[in-house]
Amino acid sequence: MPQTKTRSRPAKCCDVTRDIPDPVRDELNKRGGMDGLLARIPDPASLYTSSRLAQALADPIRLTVMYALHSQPLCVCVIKAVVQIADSKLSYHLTILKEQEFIVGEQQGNWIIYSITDHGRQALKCIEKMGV
Amino acid sequence: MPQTKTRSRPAKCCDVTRDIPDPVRDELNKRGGMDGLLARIPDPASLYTSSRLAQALADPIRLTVMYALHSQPLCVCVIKAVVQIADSKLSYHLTILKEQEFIVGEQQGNWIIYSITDHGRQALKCIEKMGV
DNA sequence: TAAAAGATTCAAATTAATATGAAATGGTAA
DNA sequence: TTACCATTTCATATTAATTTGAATCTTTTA
Repeated sequence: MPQTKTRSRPAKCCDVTRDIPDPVRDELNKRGGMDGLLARIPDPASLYTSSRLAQALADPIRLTVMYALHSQPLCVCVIKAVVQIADSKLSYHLTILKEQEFIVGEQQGNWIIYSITDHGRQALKCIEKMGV
Repeated sequence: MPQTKTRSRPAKCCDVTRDIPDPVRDELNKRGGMDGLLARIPDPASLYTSSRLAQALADPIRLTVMYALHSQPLCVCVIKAVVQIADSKLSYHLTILKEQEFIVGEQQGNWIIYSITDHGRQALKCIEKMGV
């Protein structure tokens, strides 16, 4: 739809079909317009899922735990000696890592021994690649 | 240091040199004990840095923006049409992505055109790998 | 140079994440 | 079965992240 030259006042930007910088509009049109753009964005559900994965990694204590378990499986008591925080606090963080299946815990007699999962290792690799 | 057989009462677990499950302690000793374990964990500063990278990705709106810019550079007005939120809210999220250098913005006349960085592309690749 | 559009900044309000300590659970062994 | 240890759960307090709306800033154009 061609743009009229005479318009009483400029259309608001969010209108999107006009009043956006030429290079942006041109490229957008080449690639299927807004519809094409939207189609290339994952659906809200998987974006949410991804955001939760990232959130679980977004804490230094949890990353410490991940690295410790990357070294070897450990009981909570040793993890606690590493991170030096209260039991309940550690348990909270372990739960978050468990929820995203970065780690798993297995009861062994009096202890629970946590291990990193393949998924967890991959997450750590990601973090490393992104790191400085 | 060998463990005495006769002790009045069990030592607390966090003592770490004893009262931890045998397989854990054995593996720990093989790999340099607590010192070895701690040495394999990145320093607090880089863990903090990593946690901030993850935090920046830990939001569906920000991931949406990342994917949109992965498709092509866009002015704020088009990004806004994609995510459908208030200007100031979008600006807040753009700032967070900028801070982690996942995106950059360049003023072009009346508009600011944002692009994803190589670092940003890598972050998205990571997220995808971790996804279901 | 004044108005208008695009975008950001700021302070305050809201919501979500984390921390804390007491109580509960599950396993083990006396 | 009783006591004990390792760990988790729960309710609550605290802190951090996000949202909101008004004000500001920048660039362009009339």
